[in-house]
Amino acid sequence: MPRMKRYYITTPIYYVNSVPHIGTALTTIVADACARFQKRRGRTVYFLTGTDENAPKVHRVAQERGVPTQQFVDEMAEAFEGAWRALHIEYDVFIRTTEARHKQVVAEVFRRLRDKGDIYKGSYQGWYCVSCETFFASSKVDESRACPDCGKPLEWRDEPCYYFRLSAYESRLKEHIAANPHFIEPEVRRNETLGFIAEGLQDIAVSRTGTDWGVPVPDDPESGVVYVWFDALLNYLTATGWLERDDYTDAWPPDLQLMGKDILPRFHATIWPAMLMALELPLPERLYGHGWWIVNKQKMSKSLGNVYAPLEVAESLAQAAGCETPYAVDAFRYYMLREMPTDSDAEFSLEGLETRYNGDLANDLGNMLHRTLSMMHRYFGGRVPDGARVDAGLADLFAQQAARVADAYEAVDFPRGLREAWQIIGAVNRYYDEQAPWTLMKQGDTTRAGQVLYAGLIAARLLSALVEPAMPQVAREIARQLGVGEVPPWSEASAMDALPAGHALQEPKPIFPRLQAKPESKPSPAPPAQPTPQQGAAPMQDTITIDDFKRLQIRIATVVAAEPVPKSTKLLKLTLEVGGETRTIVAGIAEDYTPDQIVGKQIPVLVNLQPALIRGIVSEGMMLAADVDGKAVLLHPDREVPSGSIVR
RNA sequence: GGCGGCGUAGCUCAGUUGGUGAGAGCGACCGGCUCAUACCCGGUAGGUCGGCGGUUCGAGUCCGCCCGCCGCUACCA
Repeated sequence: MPRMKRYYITTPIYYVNSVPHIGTALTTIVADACARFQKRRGRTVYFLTGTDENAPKVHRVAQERGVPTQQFVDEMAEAFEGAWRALHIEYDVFIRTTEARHKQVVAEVFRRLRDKGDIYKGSYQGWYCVSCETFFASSKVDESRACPDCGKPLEWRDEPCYYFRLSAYESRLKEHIAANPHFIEPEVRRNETLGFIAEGLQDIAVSRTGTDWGVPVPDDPESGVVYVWFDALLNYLTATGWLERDDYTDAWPPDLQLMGKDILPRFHATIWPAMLMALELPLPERLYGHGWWIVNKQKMSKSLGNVYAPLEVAESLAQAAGCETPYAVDAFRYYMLREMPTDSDAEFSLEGLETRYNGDLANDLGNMLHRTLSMMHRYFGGRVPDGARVDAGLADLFAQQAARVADAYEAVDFPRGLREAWQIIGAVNRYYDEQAPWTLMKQGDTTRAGQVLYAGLIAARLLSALVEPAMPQVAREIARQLGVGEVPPWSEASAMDALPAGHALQEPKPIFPRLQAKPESKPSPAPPAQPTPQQGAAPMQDTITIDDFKRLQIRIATVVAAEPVPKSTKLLKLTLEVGGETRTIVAGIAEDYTPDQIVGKQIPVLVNLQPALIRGIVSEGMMLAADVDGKAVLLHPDREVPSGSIVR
């Protein structure tokens, strides 16, 4: 008898270079909510998350900190697991790419594809950036030999190298994406992927030399280790027990793979399915890439100091509101899901969290439960009265909303799903207002009052199930206060007669104490939830000798003219005066400075750089500027100096 | 520059295959209720649905152009 297919859901495995932040927390919380939703609906779920530990970068960071790499990754993996547990993430497997079974999978896949010719040995001649772990086609590199991405010097590599025949799968990928509209979601990402593939797929190098941290190329250790993305993507396969057991298909293929939008088009929607096609394995059902959090209109970045740690945010909310930590954590989860960025990016803010907390959780959900239970205790001694049933109109509404919530959750649209769930709360509040059970009691119509309040109880019970994917601990607390042992499964949640006469309710207790208005503390002493400062932005590189430095000729130049370079968006053509000589250089600062802003300024320029042709212009040197998250910030002498002054 | 997308009330956004007078939440103001965590309910807010033109009996909803913003991509020496 074939076992039932488990609903297999994954997050990416996270780089262990940094601890969890609201970005990785978003992916993981969304995955957890999807997993819990499927479980509530009665499916057997297999939920995978984990850590990516084989990257050379990880090895380097560990070395810089003077910690054995294995110890470093052990500690970081533990930090991730701890954070996820604290955020009520209920994963089934936590995979680490340093596990032996994963390395076996990587080696086996590599062998199989090599045997069938989808991985072939060629040679790599070209430029390689050690920092970015990326190869560059010679067409992208000019005489300066600097990395197109990070600007650091490239290394020339001429060595044997294995390639994956990605190009062979171009048309099949297109066909699959075209035939399966839900394969890549949301649609923006699908279009992006199609655009990416349409530009033509090149075979990709899947081995790397220069490091011994990672999975060695099987049977050919001279060729180094397997490319970290090739390695990392296979974690999804490893976790099913492929190679270890025949019935791994009870999990494979993944039903839903979640990730941030940055790693969807190129990796998960192109390389990954191509690898699976090569292995002749079924493809994932659905790939979903969510947007990013924006903080203060800017991307999160360590150097901007706007990186939030989820647990610190939740803990500070707990303290500010007097809310128990598990419920504050759930409130954080609620906020993540309610405001979840889908197509585009969305703003994350503590103010937004507080507004949601007070409005949706304290005033709506919490208060609705509390007022219902209070009246039940006051009027009925905390027991469900005889003969109570929900009015037909309301019962229909409850069932209809429950169905809408399910639709939205199924579509990974939690903002919509939660909005639909909250319709129930609004309906109950309006119903109370119209029916006024407190007046009915004064009039002696106990039966009718009981009827009205019963609807509130049923609504609260239903809501415990509807919010469970987002707020599991809160859901349990609602169920506890209602005196029902556990949160009802989805199929029973809409039962309108679930609470029999005589059923005993617990004492009401506010789950979300209202957050009091801040005591006009504008100059607030550094909010406790403010992110822990992380270590310096870019790690310092290897040392060089003073003689190395002396090879650079840097001089102060005066900008005498500046104009945009036609058909480019980032380039300015600068005319410089350097010690009586006039030079032209091209600088990639057009997004940060207008020509007006730079003319007349004095800037340091590397003058003995080999000239390069850029957009038809000969650039005779390189402007030096600070790089702040990709934005250029000009450097100027402390006071005006003679043009051509030497910098050393 | 190429491709994709967006631009709807102060703010955040919903708006299905084009069709009675354009919506929700938050904030603000006014009123009501009092069971409840000063909660909840109702009302008000006069938004050229980015601009111009077109298709149509009729367009926020389709087409073209323009402006602004975002993403991917190219260019960043």
